[in-house]
Amino acid sequence: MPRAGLTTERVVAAAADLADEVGFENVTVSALARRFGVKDASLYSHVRNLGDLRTRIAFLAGGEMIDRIAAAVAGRAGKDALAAFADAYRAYALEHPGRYAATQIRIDQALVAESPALRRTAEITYGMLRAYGLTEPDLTDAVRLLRSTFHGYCALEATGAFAAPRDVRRSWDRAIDALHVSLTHWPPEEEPHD
Amino acid sequence: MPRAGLTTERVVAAAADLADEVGFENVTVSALARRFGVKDASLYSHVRNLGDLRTRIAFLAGGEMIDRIAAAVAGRAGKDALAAFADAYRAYALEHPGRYAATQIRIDQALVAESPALRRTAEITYGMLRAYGLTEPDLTDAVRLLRSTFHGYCALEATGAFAAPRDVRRSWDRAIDALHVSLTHWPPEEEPHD
DNA sequence: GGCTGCTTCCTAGATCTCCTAGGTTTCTGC
DNA sequence: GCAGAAACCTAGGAGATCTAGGAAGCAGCC
Repeated sequence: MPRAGLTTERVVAAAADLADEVGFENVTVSALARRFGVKDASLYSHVRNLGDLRTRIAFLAGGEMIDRIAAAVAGRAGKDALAAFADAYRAYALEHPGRYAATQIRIDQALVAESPALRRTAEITYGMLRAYGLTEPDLTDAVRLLRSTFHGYCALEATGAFAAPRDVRRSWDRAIDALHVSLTHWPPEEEPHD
Repeated sequence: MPRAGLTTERVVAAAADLADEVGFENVTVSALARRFGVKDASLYSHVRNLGDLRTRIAFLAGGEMIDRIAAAVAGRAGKDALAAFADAYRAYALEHPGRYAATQIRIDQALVAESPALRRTAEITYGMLRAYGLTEPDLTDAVRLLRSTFHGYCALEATGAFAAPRDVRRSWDRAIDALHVSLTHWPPEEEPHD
């Protein structure tokens, strides 16, 4: 019998495709084995367990995503860069819902710290904000605001939470406009009252 | 042997508590039955299946959440109302992570339409924005922006995605400030270019 | 070619999950 | 005190994760 030629990389890539097709939470070792025409026990030579498989999908997706964002942002600054970042972010989330969902799982902080992709993501995000002239801690606050809005919008859109008869793409553009306004008129921090 | 006294309501309430303790995705019919000291098959008299149980948790949580938000917003307007809404939203999400996660599942649109809690949520959200003087379609765009930011922030915070050494509560307050700025300087819609 | 050894893949099985079908037992209302 | 309606049970199928240990394909080396 010829072998399927499994490797960790190929298994994870197939798992990511599977996630996009059936949803991240429906990625199962058995289904993945079926896809390769192999018994499920065979996959445990390449992946420690289901949790390991999931985090590997997450890192794969995180790398792919930041590559696309970086390419979109390159050579732009200010609102131009913001819009390019945002559009690349949302495009990836819509094209690869399963992969995108993987990027939202809780991951061991030690693994995160030594991930080149996540470091690169932070660099590019902070770099994109440079034109707005913010300094710490405003910079971190602004990054958190952007991440929240981007992720929240994509998550809600993906679950069909935007039911109103208004084009979802238009609302997205307006959200970017609004964020740009916030960043250019970044409010000074008030002393915490009472 | 005395009976456990199960009803659909009690089952769902216990499931919601379980979700807050072990995470929404770890809510299982078996674990719930164990909690009641009952065989898992017994629960299927009160709940159709796991999916039904999950959506019931979602509606329970959605109702609780909007009640707390409504109480917080009552009698306030403008930025005051915005901050009260946001803080009540985040407080609920942090206190009840399992319940909150339930509110984010995909739910049949027909069920959503006839849900009083969700209708109330829409009313209160749109009402809170009244002071900003927006009209459609800007109003819907603004609501989508707020929902996205609130949900995204809580989701990212819950998964430990905010690792930087900056107080998470402070960043939240700044995000609200920034949203207020956006709403008061809501940008006019540009004609879609090219 | 043939041998050695690593890697790949398998069989077998324990344990957990969801869910159905149909039977008993407890409680409630008359 | 006795129907009838719940509540709860046993039994069992299907499918999931994961382990332990065995067999079979594919290198490189003589």
